[in-house]
Amino acid sequence: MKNTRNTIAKAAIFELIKNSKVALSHAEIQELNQEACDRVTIYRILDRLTAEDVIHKIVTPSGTVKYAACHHADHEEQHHVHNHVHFNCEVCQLVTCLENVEPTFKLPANYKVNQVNFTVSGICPSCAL
Amino acid sequence: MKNTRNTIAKAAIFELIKNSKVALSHAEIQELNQEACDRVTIYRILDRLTAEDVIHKIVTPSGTVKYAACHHADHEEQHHVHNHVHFNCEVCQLVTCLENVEPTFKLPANYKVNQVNFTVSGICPSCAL
DNA sequence: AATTAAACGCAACAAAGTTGCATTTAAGAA
DNA sequence: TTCTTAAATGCAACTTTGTTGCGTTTAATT
Repeated sequence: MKNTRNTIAKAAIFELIKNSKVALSHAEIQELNQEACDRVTIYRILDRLTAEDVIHKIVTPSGTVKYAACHHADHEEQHHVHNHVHFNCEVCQLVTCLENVEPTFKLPANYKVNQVNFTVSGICPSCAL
Repeated sequence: MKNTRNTIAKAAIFELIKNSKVALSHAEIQELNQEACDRVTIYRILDRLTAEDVIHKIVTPSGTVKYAACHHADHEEQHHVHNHVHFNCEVCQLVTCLENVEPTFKLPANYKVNQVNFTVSGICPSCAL
C-alpha cells in the first residue's frame, strides 16, 4: 500500500467521525470541522481513511453518502467486510450502525463478494415515541 | 393517489427498464432513449414509475443510482418492499436483481422498516471466468 | 369539441464529486 | 538538526447529478 501520512486535518476528521454516534456526510463533516480545510481535502481524506479501513462508507436508499468509524479489532489483517445493517431514520434522518445486526443470505454459485451495503429505512425507536 | 397519465415518454422509458436484464442509471436511460425527451422529464418519469411501484430504485455502494423493473404480482395492494439482493459486479459494472436472494435479519425492538436497500459488490459469475 | 390538470421543455440553479497544478508539509535519511 | 521528496493541501475550474419555476403542450374526461 502507498505511504500515508498523519496530517492534522486527517486526524481531526477521523476524530469527528469516531466521536460521532451517527454516520456523517461530507457536508456535515465540513461544517463540524469549522471549514478548517478545503472541501476537496475532505474528499481526499475520506477516501484515504476508507482505504485504510478505519472508516466505512454508507449509502442510504435516498442516495446520500455517509461515513462511520469501523469498530473491528485493529489487528485484523484481511480487508474487513462491513456486513452489519445501517438504519436510516426517515424522521430524524440520522444514520446509525447496528453493529450487531448482520443479515444472513445465500448467493447463487460463483458470485464473489467483496463489499456489502445493507441499509434499512424507516422510523427509529426515538422518533417512534 | 394523484392521477397519472400514460404518456409516450413514460411508456418508452418503462419499456426500456422492463426489457433490460440489468438495472439502468438515468444517464443510460437517456442514451438508450435517443434523447427523445428532456433530461428533466426522465427524472420526473422515474419518480412517477417508482411511486407507482412498477420500478424500484437501487443505490450501489459506490453511490450510483439505478432503476429496475418490479417483478411482483400486479394485484398486490400494499406497497411492496424490495428486500431482495442487488449484485453490483466490479468488473462489468452491471447491477442485477437477485430476486430469489432475500436476506434474513432481526432488528432490535421498536424499529419500523419502510424500505430496504441490500447491495452486494464483487465479481459476477460471467466475469469470474 | 371543450375543459383542465398532468406532463413536458427549457432555462436556471444547486449539490456533489473530480481533476490539474503549484505550494506546503510530514517523515525518513544524511 | 537540516536535507530531501513524495504525500498532502489549497485553489480554480470543471463535470455530473439532481432540482425548481414557469409557460406550453397534451392525455383523459365531460
